[in-house]
Amino acid sequence: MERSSTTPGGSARREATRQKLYEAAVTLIAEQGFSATTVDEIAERAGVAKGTVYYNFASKSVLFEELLRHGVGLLTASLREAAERTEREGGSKVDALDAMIRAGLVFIDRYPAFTQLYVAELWRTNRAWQSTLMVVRQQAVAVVEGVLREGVAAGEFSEEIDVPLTAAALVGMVLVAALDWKSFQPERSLDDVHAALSRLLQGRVSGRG
Amino acid sequence: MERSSTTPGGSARREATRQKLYEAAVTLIAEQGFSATTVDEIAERAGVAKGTVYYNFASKSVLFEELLRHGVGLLTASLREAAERTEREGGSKVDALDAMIRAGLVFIDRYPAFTQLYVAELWRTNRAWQSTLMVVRQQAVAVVEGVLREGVAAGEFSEEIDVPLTAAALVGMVLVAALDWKSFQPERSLDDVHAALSRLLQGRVSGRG
DNA sequence: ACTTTTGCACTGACCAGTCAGTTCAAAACG
DNA sequence: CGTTTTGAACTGACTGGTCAGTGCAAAAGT
Repeated sequence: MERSSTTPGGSARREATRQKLYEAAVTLIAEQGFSATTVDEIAERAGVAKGTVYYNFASKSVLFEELLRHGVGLLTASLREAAERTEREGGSKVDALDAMIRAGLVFIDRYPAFTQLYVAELWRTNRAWQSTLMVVRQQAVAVVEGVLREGVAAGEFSEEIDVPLTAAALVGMVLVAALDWKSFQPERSLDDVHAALSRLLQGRVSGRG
Repeated sequence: MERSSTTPGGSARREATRQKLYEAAVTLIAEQGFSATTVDEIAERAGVAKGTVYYNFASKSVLFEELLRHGVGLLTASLREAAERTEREGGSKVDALDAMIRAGLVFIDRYPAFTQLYVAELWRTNRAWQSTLMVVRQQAVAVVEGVLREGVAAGEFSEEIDVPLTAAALVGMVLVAALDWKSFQPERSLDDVHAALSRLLQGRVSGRG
């Protein structure tokens, strides 16, 4: 019997197969795009028969949607964890933002292909998985917005900041800097990149500092 | 005789047709991606026969590559103009960055579809137009890097900033904030968005200011 | 026993690119 | 003038290939 998407009760074997398919799909789709990637390619790279893909996922699009949910789930959890850890350690809200920047970089360092694919799809319209994407995007951005709002409430940030826009800008800053890092100067260390972004966040660009 | 790509000596009629094809292609590809967009669709939206596409462009990929060059050319010119205008008016380097942020926003406001498509393709590997994209990207980023370097030389920016990374981060900030603006809160004014980004650039996030 | 995977042949839709033929404005001609 | 010719620009039916998705019997795994 065919089982639907978010099934925790899948056998270990089945879960392993799905994982292999995710990994194969993510790199191929990141490189080539969704439409240019064939199901045969995905199956081959995963070392699995084509029929297995269809035994595990209703269609190519569904495989992709679940991949999106899976990946953004990891990211959101990681961001939230960073914010909460800072909280526990008594850090300020700027510290929390900084910790989230690092968490974002670590994520992109670990899953560059997923990030790539996510960015490529995020602002598209008229696609099957559009609604999935919106939901999932909101989960991630909401974590950043939450910290900004708490910072404003605590008087640490100006009341005049535009929370959604600032959140988007921060996300963009990390996203683009990290993708450039991975694509064009992969030899740099994560700490280097983090330092540059930290500086920008804290307005330590101007001045001789 | 068939004429090649960057031909200034094209007839007015031909140039008009190519323009229509660019406009049709840019929105369709932004919405659906390159592979999911068919040449028939492009031709239909441009109000032209399929053969005409192939009379004007060697292939679907070539059409897309020239579209990329065309669009990034516009952006680069606009950024450079903003930087030079600030220079002439005796503004500081921060002013120049700010003017470029605005120029970027104006561009994205006018050509949201192009921006979308550009972002979706920028970090892909193994694609036909990869090299075109690199060249064209470098042109645009170089303008920002130039201003940053001049700012460092003039002692206005810290010598410790990482020019390429900071440039990428700034571009990302504008890109993502603007795409979010257009996609999710299109009713906001450009000035609003500009103000939020300006604030972030000048480190006026912290504090009650 | 039953779930999952395999292998592979098959179908039908879809699509990039081709090419023989049409259109028409402007040049050449009488 | 009016007529004929030229060729760039355009057209759209057609072709050859590709690919998502199916079907199913046998094997492997738990």
